[in-house]
Amino acid sequence: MAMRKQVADKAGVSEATVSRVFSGSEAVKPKTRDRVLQAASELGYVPSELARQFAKRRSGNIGVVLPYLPKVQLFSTYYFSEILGGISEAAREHGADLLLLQRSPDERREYELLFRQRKVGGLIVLGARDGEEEREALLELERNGHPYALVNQRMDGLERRTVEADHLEGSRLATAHLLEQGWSRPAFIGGPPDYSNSRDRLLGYRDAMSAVGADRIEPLVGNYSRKSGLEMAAAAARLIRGGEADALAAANDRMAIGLLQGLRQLGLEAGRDYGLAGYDDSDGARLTQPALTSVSASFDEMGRLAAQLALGELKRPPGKLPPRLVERESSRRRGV
Amino acid sequence: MAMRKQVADKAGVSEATVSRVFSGSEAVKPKTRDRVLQAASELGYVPSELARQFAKRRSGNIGVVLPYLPKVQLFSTYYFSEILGGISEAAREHGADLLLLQRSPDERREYELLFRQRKVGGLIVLGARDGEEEREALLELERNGHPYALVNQRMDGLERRTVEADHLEGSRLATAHLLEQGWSRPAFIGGPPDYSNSRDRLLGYRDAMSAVGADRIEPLVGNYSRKSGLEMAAAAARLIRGGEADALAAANDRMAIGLLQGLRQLGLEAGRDYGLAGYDDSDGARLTQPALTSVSASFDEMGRLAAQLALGELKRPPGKLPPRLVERESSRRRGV
DNA sequence: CTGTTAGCGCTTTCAT
DNA sequence: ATGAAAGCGCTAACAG
Repeated sequence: MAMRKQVADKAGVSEATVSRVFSGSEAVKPKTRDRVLQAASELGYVPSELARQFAKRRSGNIGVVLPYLPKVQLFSTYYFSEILGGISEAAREHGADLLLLQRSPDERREYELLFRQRKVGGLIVLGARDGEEEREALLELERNGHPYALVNQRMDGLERRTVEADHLEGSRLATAHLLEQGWSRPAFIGGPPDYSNSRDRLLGYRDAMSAVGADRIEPLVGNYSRKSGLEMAAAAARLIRGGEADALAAANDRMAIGLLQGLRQLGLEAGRDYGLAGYDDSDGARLTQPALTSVSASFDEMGRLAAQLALGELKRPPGKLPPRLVERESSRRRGV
Repeated sequence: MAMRKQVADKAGVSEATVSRVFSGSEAVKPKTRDRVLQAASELGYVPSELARQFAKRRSGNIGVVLPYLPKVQLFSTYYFSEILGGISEAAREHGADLLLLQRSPDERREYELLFRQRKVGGLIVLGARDGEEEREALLELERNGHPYALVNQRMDGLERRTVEADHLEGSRLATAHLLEQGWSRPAFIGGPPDYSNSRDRLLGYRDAMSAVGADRIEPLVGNYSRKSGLEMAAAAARLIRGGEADALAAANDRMAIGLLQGLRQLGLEAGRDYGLAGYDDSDGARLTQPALTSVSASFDEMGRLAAQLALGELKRPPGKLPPRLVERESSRRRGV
């Protein structure tokens, strides 16, 4: 299997030259180059990526850490596949491969280990939370100068590593839209505050309310699952029936959909009895009846940027990506 | 960075012994073992996975090939993430890592190359089609004795490598269910016949129809996207209004949802004017109004099995996995 | 532009 | 049970 030797002989060159031809790094005379390529193709020789990585002491892989996703789906699969798509494209352009690291429930976050094992040359952490353990693991990467990226999660001191959309602005857009549609008292349905994301979205809601001098309503808090949306429906119905709120700005689509379904069972229809807006513009937003108004952030673009950070190709992310409102029926005022 | 040497010195053993301790292959006296482990942990030594793989001439990775997914989504992200979840679990149990290989639109299918490059030690192909190029690429794996697995796609001569659910039975279940609910003339909405899957589902429909001596209606054919469902709505409406059909058994949820939405615009409601069943029991089935009756196959279990095949741990897949009918409102006859 | 020569950090005989 | 030594298939100086 010392195939490279054979190729070298056949082309009448040394093994080093064969190597040069394939790595493309150094200059080789076109003529010898062709001879080598010819010989290689005849013999069916392909360099071992493994040996190459070993010799260079670096794996060309970029690791993607996915959070543990139990049956109760907090995130939509849509969200991750969009991001993954973007990562995948950028990685391909740089000849990097993706190592998928699905987190198990117990498992410690030993991100640095992945680098020491030479399994990855860069890391992207999806669905990180703002906790002590996570921060510790990330700080260790920082200390060792390992390239990594966080998506949609800011952490103190690690801002340079975060790729995100301007979720404050996105949430503001959604709330402002509800107000423009003539719903005068939108309430906010938020997510767990250990995602910076959740906090931003709440702030956006407040901004929009302040801008028109509207009273803020105490937000309901769910966990981003559809189930939690269903569970909050009763409380939301009370707000609506009691006249305290006439619209709901949810921090993600899944909760919005749960609310839409739960409120329907209680006799309240989105677009007729209250205005509803979600966030993420997931697949599901197009499937409900009425279709869900939502906010779209370019997840694939975020994936691309994260990959560039993890490849060390980008020093720090550009500003926050601008979200866009996607208007559908759930927020429009239908005749009664 | 010749860290292993330091560990060896500190523990008073040779480098070979350090290696033995970490690879766990050969027997080492417990006492020396402990000394080595102690020294290693003090020095923060971790063996390079890259060097190990190189020395063994095999990467422990299992590659997962994902089809190119353009904007128009033919498959649901749900489908792939369920399968990936199963693969990921099984891989973890065997200490293998997942290399994600997203296919680009143009790219040739050079599966065998991945093995020669030593990038993967096993391969799982998702979303394969029954075409000449695909078959050729797979046959080459077969010839070279490389372990791989196909998910939900049978191909002549490669049956041993296919993990799938019994989609004929699943489709039969769905159609039979519609008949039991009192819809006497269900029509079938199929997918492209270059998926064995599509052909099986059509057969299942026919079986169920034959079993009750019902006349088969000429099936409509879409491409598994919601859009194609929307586009077929007009034709479906004609069938229903013309009295030729009173129910629809769709080959997947996305088309079913498109039909449900398209038919609604034409004034026809699922569960009232016609019965509707989808297939896959995707996330979306729970989001529509009425909720979609569907057929659930254990995608994560299929992922597990595929991983075992790709790891060479399973010689051939067990029989086809049994699907299960999930009854919701779209197929139930509501009072008019 | 090309050949020579060391490694890269492990695993794996083969001895002892 | 452990040590010594020879690779694994490349890259990377260093010459020429």
